[in-house]
This record gives sequence, structure tokens and C-alpha cells, in this order.
Amino acid sequence: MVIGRGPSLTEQVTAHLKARITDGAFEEGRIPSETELASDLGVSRTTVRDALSRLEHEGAIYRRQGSGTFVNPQGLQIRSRLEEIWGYEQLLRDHGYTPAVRVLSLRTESASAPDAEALEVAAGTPLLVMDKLFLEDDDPVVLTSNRFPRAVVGHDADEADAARPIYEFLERQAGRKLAYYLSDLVPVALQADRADLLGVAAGTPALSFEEVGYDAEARPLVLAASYFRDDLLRFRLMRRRTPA
Amino acid sequence: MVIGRGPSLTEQVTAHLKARITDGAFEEGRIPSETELASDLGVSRTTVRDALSRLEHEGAIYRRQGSGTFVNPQGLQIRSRLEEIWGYEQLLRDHGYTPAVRVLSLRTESASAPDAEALEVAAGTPLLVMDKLFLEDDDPVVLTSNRFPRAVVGHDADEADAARPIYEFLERQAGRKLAYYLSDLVPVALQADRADLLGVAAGTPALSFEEVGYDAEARPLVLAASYFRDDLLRFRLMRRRTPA
DNA sequence: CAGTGGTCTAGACCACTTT
DNA sequence: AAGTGGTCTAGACCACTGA
Repeated sequence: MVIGRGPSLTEQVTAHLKARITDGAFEEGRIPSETELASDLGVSRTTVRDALSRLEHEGAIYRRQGSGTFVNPQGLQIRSRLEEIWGYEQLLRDHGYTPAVRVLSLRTESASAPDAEALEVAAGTPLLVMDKLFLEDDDPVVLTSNRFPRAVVGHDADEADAARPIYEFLERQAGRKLAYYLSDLVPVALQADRADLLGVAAGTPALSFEEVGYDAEARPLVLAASYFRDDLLRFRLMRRRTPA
Repeated sequence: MVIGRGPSLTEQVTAHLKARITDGAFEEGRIPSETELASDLGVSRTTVRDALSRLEHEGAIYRRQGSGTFVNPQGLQIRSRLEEIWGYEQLLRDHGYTPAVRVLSLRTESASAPDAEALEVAAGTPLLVMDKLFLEDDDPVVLTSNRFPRAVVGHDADEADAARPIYEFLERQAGRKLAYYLSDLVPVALQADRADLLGVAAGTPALSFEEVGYDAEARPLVLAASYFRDDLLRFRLMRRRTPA
């Protein structure tokens, strides 16, 4: 293992241990003690503990006080943890797909009252509306609609801009950094137009994210609605007793 | 603030800061520096940082390097974070309800092939099946079905046992500690029987958890399926760029 | 009782923001 | 330049497990 510059020590140790776990380098699923790892890797025990805490939170390992640290076989099967979804292209790649993006629509609309409230702008404010479809090998998988206040994205955008991931689009076109989404999980029966676009029958049950994206200072940047093909993309979550 | 025994220092500091944030004790949303908090509370800066990291992860605050730590007004509105749902009664209480539990069924069935695989038992193994309904003021809100291998819950249980939260039931009746669930989020159109129980029309879209509960050593203890009234219970999630 | 993970400390240095 | 959060260290003590 090489200790270099750039990513933090903790990140390097995390990645290193994750790789060893995935490779099955630890016999019988037992991971060496924190003290041993620290001296092996030439870092402090604190750094090792931070790395292990991340892996525990991801579900890759579990720890038993007084006993040891162990690989969690089930945890390795999780391909995408719901809280860590960032871009849909990356999400699809994590599922082993090689996604394509199609920009369906790029237009301006007036903000409805609820939209305006969520985006903290006045009702009627012009919004840039961007509809996109993510496909795997001609199979549509995700349909998204994004709404940006013109105060955030002032000028027009072309299809090439719109095809980029939202966070990249916002950073390049508006100089704003997307930090997190607050997402409502809503079960829907797909309307005919959306069902058509996703290539399923009208009325098919689907999961939907209805969400607002914020920057690091908790200012709303974008309002989004996304619809997923449940048969092609299944979300998995780890629920815990104590938040770790 | 009193520093006592029992909950860890970090937990005490977390609770204390959370209370002050909720009370609006910090002017203009600015939280004192880590150094200042540490000396005020008589703990190390590390402890303060651990507490602030938890609050940041919960969405209650955000931090800007070089600038400071601030209250996140949106974060305070989140009543239940998906990853932290543990018992449904507690979930409903968090939503301001005063829930009632009705045990619908308590029976033994043979494990189907997929059930057996998820529970890591042989197909045909007898399972204790427990169906429950959670209500708020006569309105059904959550319908759950739990399946326990007889190897976990060997003896019979009565309705009073079954009415308890699952983790409590397992601890008391089987001496096993539930540590986490791996949950699939599945959108469904409610079948007639389940729709009836939930008091909605057949075919109503609903969110479903299909999940396996494990102990700390990643051994499966229970297989569960839950259905929610979307109009009464909405799940909210915080999605982040970097897992914190 | 030796070894493990869990908690906490005091202090160093860095990167970044603000004045 | 001063102040803030971000990273990392070395070491102490505790709680728990298992031989």
C-alpha cells in the first residue's frame, strides 16, 4: 500500500481494506485487529478506526467488542445504497449497465405555487425544465424531470449541456455546487405518457423520487421528479438500530 | 449541561447541541466554533467534532471549512429518516400519531424455496408467520408480515407477545438481538386482501419493504414484508454526494 | 487475564475563508 | 493575519470476549 497525497489517509485506508475484503484476502472472514492494521499500514489506530467505521456503515464489515472485526458477506452484495445515489448514470453503471442518456425536452415554464415554495422563489418565476431518459441498451430505465429557477441557471442551455449529470450541469453552467437532496419516496401508478416513455403499460406501479437539491448552504437549486423501472432497477437499503 | 455516566460523552454532547438547535438558541443560525464548544462543555474538540458530525449526517447542521458551522433549517423538518426507522410504532409516534397494534394472524407455514434461501434454512422448514396492522385512530397505516424460522423462535407465542415490536419480541422470546435489516424498496399495486386491511381501494399504489433482519453476526433472523399507506405516511431521505 | 474494540484526550499541522 | 473546520497522531483508560 502506497501512502501518497490527494485523497485523505482515511480514504486510502478505506479503499485498501475494501479491496482486500472484496478479494477475499482475509481468511475465514476475520479482519486483523485495529492495532495490527495500524502498524502494518503505518498509520494511527484512529485512522484505521475511521476507515473501519465507514466500511461498517456501508455494511461491508461488522465489529464485536472484545471479539474482533469480521467481513459481512451480505453487505458485499449491495450494489447501490439508496443514500449514496448521486448520478443516475453512475447508479446504472454500478448495476453493470452501460447507460445512454436522451434529452427529451428543454423548455421554460412558470413556477406553480408549490414548485415556487419548494424552490424559495416567487410563484410565476420562470423555470428551466429539463426532461431526460436514461437507457440501457435501448431499454428505458429512469425518467427524470428537473426544474431550475432562472435565477440559478440564467442563460439557455443546449442538449449537450443537458445530457451531463445534474451536478455537473449546475457547476459548469451556473457555478453552483449541489450538496444534497431531500427526497420523498412516492409510490405511483405510471400515467400513460410516462409509462410510454419507460416502455411499460400505463398504470404500472413505480417508485418515484420527488426531491429538492440544495447547495452546501442549504439553498434550493433544483426541483426534481424521477421514475424508475422496478424490473430493471431495485433499490436496497440498510436499516439500523443505532445510526452509525 | 451535566456530564454523567451511561450514555457516552459524545451522545450527551449531541443531545445537548440538538436541543439548543431546536430551541433556536443559536442566533442567526451560527453555531459557535468547535474550540469554543469544547471549552464551554469541558470536553475535547474531538468529542465535539464527533457530535457535530452526527448532527451534520442527520441534516441538522452544515459545516463550511474556514467559515463555520450553521443550522440547517430544512434538516429540522425531517421527522423520520428512512435509514433510521426501527420500530413502526416509534415511526408513527415520530409523525405525531398515537399508534395501536392489531395482531391479525399467528400461524405456522412451511418455508418456500425463496424464503428458505433468504433465511438460510432448508426449504420446507416450519416458519412462524405473524401478521400485524398498525393503526392511528382506527385508520390503518402499516401492514406487516413477519416470518421466523422455528430454529429462531422455537416455542409458540401468544398475541400479547406478538404485539410487541419485532426486536423486542426476538430478544424476549428467542434471546436474539436484531441488529439491522437489508430492505428492498418495492412499488406495488395493493392486492384486494391487503388493500382491504389498509382501508384503500384494490390496486392503490403503495410502497413496500421486502427485507431480511439480521443479528450482529449477520445471521438472518426474520423475513418481513411491510406495506404503507402513502397518504398517511411519507418517507423522506437525505441523499448526499459524499457518504459522511 | 490477555486481546479486542469503544471512548476520550491534548495537541499538531493543514486548507480554507474572512477581514 | 486570524479564525475556522479537516486530518492525523500517540497514548490513556474502559468494557467486553474468550481461552
